[in-house]
Amino acid sequence: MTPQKSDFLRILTERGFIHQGSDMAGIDDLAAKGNLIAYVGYDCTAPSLHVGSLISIMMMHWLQSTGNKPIALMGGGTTRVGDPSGKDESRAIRSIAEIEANKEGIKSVFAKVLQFGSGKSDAIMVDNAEWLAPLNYIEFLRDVGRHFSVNRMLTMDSARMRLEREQELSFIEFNYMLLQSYDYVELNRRYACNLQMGGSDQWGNIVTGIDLGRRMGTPQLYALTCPLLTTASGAKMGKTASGAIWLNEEQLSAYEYWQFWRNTEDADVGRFLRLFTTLPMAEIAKLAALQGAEINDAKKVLATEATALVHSREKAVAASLTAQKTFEQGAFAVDLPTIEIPRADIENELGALSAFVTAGLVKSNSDARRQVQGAALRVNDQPVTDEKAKLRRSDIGPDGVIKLSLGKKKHVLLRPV
RNA sequence: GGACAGGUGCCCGAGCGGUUAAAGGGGACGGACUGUAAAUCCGUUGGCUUUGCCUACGUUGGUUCAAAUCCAACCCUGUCCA
Repeated sequence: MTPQKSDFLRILTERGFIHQGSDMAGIDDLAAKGNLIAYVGYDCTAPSLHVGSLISIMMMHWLQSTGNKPIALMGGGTTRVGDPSGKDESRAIRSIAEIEANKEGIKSVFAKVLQFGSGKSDAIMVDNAEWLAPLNYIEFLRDVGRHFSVNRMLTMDSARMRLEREQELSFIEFNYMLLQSYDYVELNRRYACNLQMGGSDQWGNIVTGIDLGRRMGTPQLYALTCPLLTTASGAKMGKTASGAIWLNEEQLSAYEYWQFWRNTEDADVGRFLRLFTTLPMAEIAKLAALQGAEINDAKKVLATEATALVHSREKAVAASLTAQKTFEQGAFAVDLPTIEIPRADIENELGALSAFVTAGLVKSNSDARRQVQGAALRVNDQPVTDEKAKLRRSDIGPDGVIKLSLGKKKHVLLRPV
């Protein structure tokens, strides 16, 4: 690739954000002048985004910090339809009330990473329900639908995959592409948006939007995609049995979020530092060069920086101190995730098994029983060996809490109130 | 609308009247080893008031001492035909 004139593309390239772009030279020109107005769309399928979305949020962050304008598009309208891209199964259709509630939850994370306002490079947030919900079917078919070739849509990955695997693709999902394409055109008309960014699975939808734009008379539009994140060992990022790695604190505490990054595989440390922190490249290079046990220092920096970005610097530092006390000194940290329980439960000798369920460390009493067999449960660092064990007042430590642990890494404090 | 094939646990997939909470694999969780890493090995992987009970193989009924397995209707998916 030719050297980029713009800080935007230079930073994205050296940090590993770029998977594919429609016309790099064109994007570079606009970016160099600070004339990029780029949007990323987010589904409102859950009350919070998870780390899978973070990479595109970071793209918007860099876009803004290099003088261009980001648009965070809430899929309040498109979520009512469901994107088949990269999914081998139909999504459940969600109720409109649920989508609206999710939208409110998702909004909060953007305010932490982007600067909103009315200035030239201030971020804005819009909801595509604004123009999609009032659409008239006949008008939409005549104005927009006529520009689409079903023949070509069937060759797009999202549709082809379903067809090849003999899985059904409903008409409503098939239409998702039309709506996303129309979003792009509408955002161009309303906000002069000229770039759409997203994961590499969005490529088909994005270029279809560019194509629609040309047919409907917009100026040249551009596409830029980032790689879909997997860990070095190939697992999808941010999905574990205990749940996705959510960005909102209501869904996942800052401490647990910090822990997620702290447990990064060695091979991923450099890549993640580049993608998920704003540290200077020189410093990242130094950290990524650490070998053996020393790489743990790099992981701590990664965890703290990444947590500071979506939570806050204070919470990130607090999480790192908690972790230090808990893991390195084996000491008791009062700021581990804490669950309050009625004091009466302890007076009545709460069963240890159900206490672990209440704490959210295991999903059922049966699960707790199995973990006891596996010697995984501990109360105040003492292994639970008896399934019938009870929590008593004497288990409450000097800090007024009982520490419950699952395995070596997961700890929760119970605070009787 | 017709013919055929199919719908099994988080996912893939075997079973095709009883010994099946359901082989095998993947994923996940726990243990050992380490560096709160990876790889490897071991264990676990429906629920409960747990030596027992309850719920589960698309849905609802039926046959049988006994059904994921047989029958009927319905729902859904795929392929071909109209």
